Amino acid sequence: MPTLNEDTAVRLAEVFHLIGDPNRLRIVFACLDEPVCVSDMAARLGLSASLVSHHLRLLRAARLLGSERRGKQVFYRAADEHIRSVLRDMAEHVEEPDEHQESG
Amino acid sequence: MPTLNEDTAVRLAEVFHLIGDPNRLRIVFACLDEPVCVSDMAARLGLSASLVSHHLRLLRAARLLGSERRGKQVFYRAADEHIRSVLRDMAEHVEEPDEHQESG
DNA sequence: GTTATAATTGAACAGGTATTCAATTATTTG
DNA sequence: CAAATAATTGAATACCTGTTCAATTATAAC
Repeated sequence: MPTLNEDTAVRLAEVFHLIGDPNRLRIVFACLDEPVCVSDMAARLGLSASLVSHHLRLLRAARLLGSERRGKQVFYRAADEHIRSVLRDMAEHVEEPDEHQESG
Repeated sequence: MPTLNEDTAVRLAEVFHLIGDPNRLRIVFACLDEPVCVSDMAARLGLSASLVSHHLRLLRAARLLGSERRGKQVFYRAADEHIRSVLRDMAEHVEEPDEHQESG
């Protein structure tokens, strides 16, 4: 696994960059288990619909989220299982105390 | 898993933000399985030692990497198994074709 | 001590980006 | 049709950040 060609690195980094913003990360979390419409998301997270929409556009473009219109509303949800897995693992990393380290 | 309190989101996002840069991602990959010193990393990745060092400082501060000095050189390596797991999962996501999606 | 190699640090700059606000499009309802 | 709600879009802005270059520190060799 050690070597990573340059444009794979770029594509991978794009995905991490997207969930590297607190609001976008919360958006992904919000629709991880069930589809949620934009206005509900905005209300839940305390963000404007405009801001949420801007972020959703990026997340959808990267295929992290999928969308479906139902009447006036558009529902978004996390696209696949990898996202869930990644978030779970990284959450553990953040919560864990220091280990495996010679120095900080 | 759906709800995510605000400062957990911030801390999680910080980690993703770090590996959301192509060069930093390649740096983490480079020392994923074995400790690597700064100059070797720089040579492998075609980056200046200064740039690599700047990035290493951030990665170390976030406890993503650990460091150990051996004589003139300083060796870095990935801090724990979560990182490996996350990178593996996301690599699969990037390589996979569309699925689970009503629309792009 | 001096010289050489490795790594870190700080300042400065260029490009990117998250957010806001106003305007616009889409869809439903009367 | 008009009115109302949901969502998107574009422009403007303020902030952040990746990179470079020069200077500095740390360790080893002579």
